[in-house]
Parts: sequence; structure tokens; C-alpha cells
Amino acid sequence: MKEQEYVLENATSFELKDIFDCGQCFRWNEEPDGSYTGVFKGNVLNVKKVGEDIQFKGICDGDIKEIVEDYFDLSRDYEKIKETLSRIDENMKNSVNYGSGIRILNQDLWETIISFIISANNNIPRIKGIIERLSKKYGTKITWNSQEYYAFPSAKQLENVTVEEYRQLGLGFRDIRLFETTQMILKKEVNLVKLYQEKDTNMVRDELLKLSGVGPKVADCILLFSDLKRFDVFPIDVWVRRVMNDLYLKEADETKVNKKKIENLAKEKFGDLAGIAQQYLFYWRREA
DNA sequence: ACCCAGGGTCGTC
DNA sequence: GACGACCCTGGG
Repeated sequence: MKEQEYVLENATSFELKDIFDCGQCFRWNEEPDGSYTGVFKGNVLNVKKVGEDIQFKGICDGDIKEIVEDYFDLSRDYEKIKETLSRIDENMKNSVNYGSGIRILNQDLWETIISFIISANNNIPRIKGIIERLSKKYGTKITWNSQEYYAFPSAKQLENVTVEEYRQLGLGFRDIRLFETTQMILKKEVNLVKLYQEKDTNMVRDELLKLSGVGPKVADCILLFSDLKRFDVFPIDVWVRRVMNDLYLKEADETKVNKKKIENLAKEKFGDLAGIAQQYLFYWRREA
């Protein structure tokens, strides 16, 4: 663990605000100078955009270049993805244009599972607060630039945490779900390592659905936003339901729109790119 | 003061 | 399959 730097020159499809505010992650915060600092996979990193260059610096558990290339999904051709999606229709063209700097991060699977269990029927400021308190109380401290950061706690670090302690942290009714899921993972009732080896996305989803607090929406978010990295999913939340109804289905009462109908439409329109399409649409509808 | 919604899931009917 | 309950917080 030592301080390192890396510069990605002439970056395309890489806007800090789009990446960190599009709803996929909860631990990146904007600094006064417009850069962002975050904690992930035991690293603390500051990311700054200067012209078309992206400057990374921080303390990393490994080689910074490799860590950045993996986490920021640098090997994927987002320009091509955007081109494909833009050709679908005018709506997609607009949403892709709005969130043109989005990249889907390769986040730690365990952290993503817990984070999205916490996200259920919750709002983003509160989700961030809960995760921060959880990390501060049970995670490993990392000091950088004389500031203290806390890594997301491992399953092992949460092994003996009680439901009551979770409740005190402000988890609300999700306390029991966090407790049960942690125990299931520690006992390998759901084996996270094996999830990476399974090719069929539906098989992986079925495994994730065994976890307490993981329903269809959360499972799809885990599949898309973690380093499982499946793009052939389409997480449907209130915002996506809204935007899909406004653009395509046009039913009077959006809350009564059939989920299966949305799923089928997404599959038909976006195919293997449904996940990333969802993210452009979500970000566009929520922010614009 | 009061009500409502927020990246849903779960148990019950 | 539909329905209500669920903790907590910020905004109207």
C-alpha cells in the first residue's frame, strides 16, 4: 500500500459526474476542485479530469494502472455501444447523449450485494450515509493525505455484528436482511466464487435470489454493477418504469405497468445491451 | 404539523 | 399474483 499515480490520456466516454452520479455506486464524493475521491476494493483514489486526460492518484492495494483499468472498465468500447444504442430510436439517442460519459464500474461483488440490499425502498443520501457509517464502524482504516478513510467491511468483519447493532446504525427494516445474507455468504450457502464460473445469467440470478433482501431488482443491479458484469439484465425500479412507460408503453397509471411487459420490450429493443441502456435511461429520466 | 416518496422485498392471503 | 407493512429521512 503506497501512493501511486496514473494518467489516462485522451480518454473517451469518461465523465466523472456521469460515472459517479448515475446511481451505480455510493462511495464517491466530489471535492471542492471538481475531482472525486472514493474507496473501493481496499484502495483510496482521487480522480480528476484535466482537458481530455484523467488523472488518478491514491494509495492502492496493487498496481494502480491495473486497478484503474479493471475498475473503470477501460477495455470496453463504450463509443461503439453508444453508437449501437443511438441507432435504435430518437429516445435512446437523447438519453445516450445526455449520459455520454457513463462507464459501468467493476465493483466488488460482496460490497455490491450489501449496498443494494440497503438501497431497497430507500433514497440515495440515506443509502450513502448508512454505507459510510457501516464502513467507519467495521471496515479497515486507511489513512491518506492525513485523512481517514474506511474500506467497506468484509463478510468476516461483519460476522459477529448483531441485528440490533445494524438497527442502531440506521439500517431500519433491512437489519435482519443484512444479518442473514452475511451469515449465508460466510457459510457458503451461496458461494460467491462459484458465481463467476457460471455462464448463464439466469442461473447466477437464481443464486443471488436465495439471499435475504435480494429480489429481482436488487439481483439485476448486482449482476450489472458488480464485477460479475452482466449486461443482459434490465433492473426495473420506479424511475425505469416511469421512463419506459413515458416513452413506449404510455399507460395512464404508470404504477400498474406490467413488469414482464417492460422486460420483454427491453430484451427486444436492446438485447445484450439492455443493462447499459437501462443506465442511460435511468440517469436521463432522473436528472434531466 | 402532516404527508409523501425514496433505485423493493417479504409474508400473507 | 395482488396487497400491505416495513425503518428512517428529507422535502413539500
